Amino acid sequence: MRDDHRTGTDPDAVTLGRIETEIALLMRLGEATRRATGTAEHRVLDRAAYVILRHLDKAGPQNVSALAARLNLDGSTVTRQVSALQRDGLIARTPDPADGRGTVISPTPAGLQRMAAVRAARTRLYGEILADWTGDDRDTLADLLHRLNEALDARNRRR
Amino acid sequence: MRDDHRTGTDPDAVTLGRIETEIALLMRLGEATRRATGTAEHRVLDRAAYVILRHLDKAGPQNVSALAARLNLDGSTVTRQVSALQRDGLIARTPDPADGRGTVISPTPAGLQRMAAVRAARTRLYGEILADWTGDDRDTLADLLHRLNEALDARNRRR
DNA sequence: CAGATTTACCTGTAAGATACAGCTATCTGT
DNA sequence: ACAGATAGCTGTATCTTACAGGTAAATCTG
Repeated sequence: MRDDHRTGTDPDAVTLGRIETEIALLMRLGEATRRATGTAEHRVLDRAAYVILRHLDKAGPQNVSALAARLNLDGSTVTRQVSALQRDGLIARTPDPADGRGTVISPTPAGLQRMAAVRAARTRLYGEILADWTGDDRDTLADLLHRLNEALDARNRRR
Repeated sequence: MRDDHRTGTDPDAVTLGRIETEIALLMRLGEATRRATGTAEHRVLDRAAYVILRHLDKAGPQNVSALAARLNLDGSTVTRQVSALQRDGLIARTPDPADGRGTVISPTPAGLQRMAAVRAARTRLYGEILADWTGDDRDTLADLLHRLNEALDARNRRR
């Protein structure tokens, strides 16, 4: 199963090569899965909208810059995405009382509901996909992914 | 740390919710990382080009349709990506001797070299990011990601 | 084997995500 | 109070991708 013949013989490098392979694959499969799930019947939320609503739900209302920084996106990107979300009634913009330049973005009940529906659908999907995994393996996967994300995030934030 | 207050109390659902969260995050961070690494100095390979070259390297020369099916992409998408790769001298098209409609896509030495360079850079990057992980944890991560991808792929392929 | 169907690939068109550059309004430190 | 930083927006451009429709080749069917 190893396809790392050109990475060298260092076992550490082999493992890192495998991780690289699997993450690249996961990105592709995740995209395909998202496309297959979301777009088909629901036409509910595009990728960015979901992430923004998730973040607003978790971290509370905040302005565009904070969102952009947190999501590693350009401010202009978030501006447009927020505009679309507002058009669809999924978030609300209010002037920031503490800063005349800023606007605070909050999810609307409709937005939270839409987000929760997508989340539930995806969670259900992972339940199907991982149906034959042990609870331990699922826990370990969740833990390791969490640590991986923390490490990636720390690295991105440092640069 | 749990943010699954609205997913219910079933511990299984909690874990699945965490997995969903972490995968969504990883997709975003992975994108950001790719953008930060690849585009900056090298301007080497965009995402699709890398995936196509990886696949050609692993699975051998094949035609556009096979690539599209394997990568879960529309044929027209692969056609264009292959055209760009050909323009840049990274793949070669030859008429399929067994099928007058088809063209076989093969990586060129330049393409393989470019791909290997990106791969090495990413592997190095993961080495930095996971510098303080134990070898065991890295192995486990690689294994679980592999299994996750197999499960996702099986599911995508079934539909 | 002739006509119908399927397949492989390409092109036109369109949409979404994202970045960068440049603009205005506002804020902050000295 | 002014210079510089910051927040957000708009214009423009690129990349990725899909769907619809077209042509040519292969395959099936009676």
